[in-house]
Amino acid sequence: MPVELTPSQALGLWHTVSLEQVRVDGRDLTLRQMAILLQIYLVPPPHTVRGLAATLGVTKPVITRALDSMGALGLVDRARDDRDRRNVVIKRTVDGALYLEKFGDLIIDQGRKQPK
Amino acid sequence: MPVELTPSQALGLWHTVSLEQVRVDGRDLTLRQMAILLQIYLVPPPHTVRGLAATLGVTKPVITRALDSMGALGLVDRARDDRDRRNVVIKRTVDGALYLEKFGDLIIDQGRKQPK
DNA sequence: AAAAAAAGAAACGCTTGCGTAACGGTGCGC
DNA sequence: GCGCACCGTTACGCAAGCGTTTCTTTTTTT
Repeated sequence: MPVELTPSQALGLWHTVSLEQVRVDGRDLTLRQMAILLQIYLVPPPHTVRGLAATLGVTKPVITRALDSMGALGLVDRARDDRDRRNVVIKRTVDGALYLEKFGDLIIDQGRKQPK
Repeated sequence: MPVELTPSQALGLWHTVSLEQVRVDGRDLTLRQMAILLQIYLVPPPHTVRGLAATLGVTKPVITRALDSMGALGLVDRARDDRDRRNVVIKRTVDGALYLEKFGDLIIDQGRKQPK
């Protein structure tokens, strides 16, 4: 069952969620970082730097840096792949899952507030 | 009629929209800039720097700079208020309206693709 | 008319992200 | 074993955003 939105609802939802996120969350992830984070948590592992770069359509250093930043925030973790030690597998964290859970609740709440 | 979303749909929607936006749009507005832009276009005017700063919970220079950046992109415009020449009224532009219209379509499209 | 207040912009130093290019560690074909 | 391709990271110079403070202009207050 898809999500059916009117233009007004679509932009209104984005508006109120963004607004609330700006007001409440000091972390202020960039759109790219948010896309990476969601990719890691919503798509089945394993995730690699190269894979994320391809999916996002960006260069590898962009991924490395985003992982640095989000790692410092405790939202993701990294570990060498033992089967191929060139690879790095990106791992989820409890804090990251909590962060996204809270964010999902925010979206749901703001969705309920959208008028027809 | 509100928008009812499951947790999976909420995050999934944000995921696919962010992903597509990263892939397609080179402009890469920050979350704050996006919140400001949506505020300007979705809430009845007039909009002032001070008002936006209060709404977003940020300082005035943040708004000024965001307006500089988005003004350079043609997404918003500024004009002195003739009734109180200390104020600057933020004005919408055709390009800005088009930009948000496209963005709204993206949200709607991705919403349709969300599984139950 | 003089002083205080208000709005927005500009200046300052700092932090963070970017793209490109170069770099070490690892795996694989010969 | 040796060279070569691959993966992720680091280095470099640069652009953009931030918070704080200061400034200019305009309005309001007394």
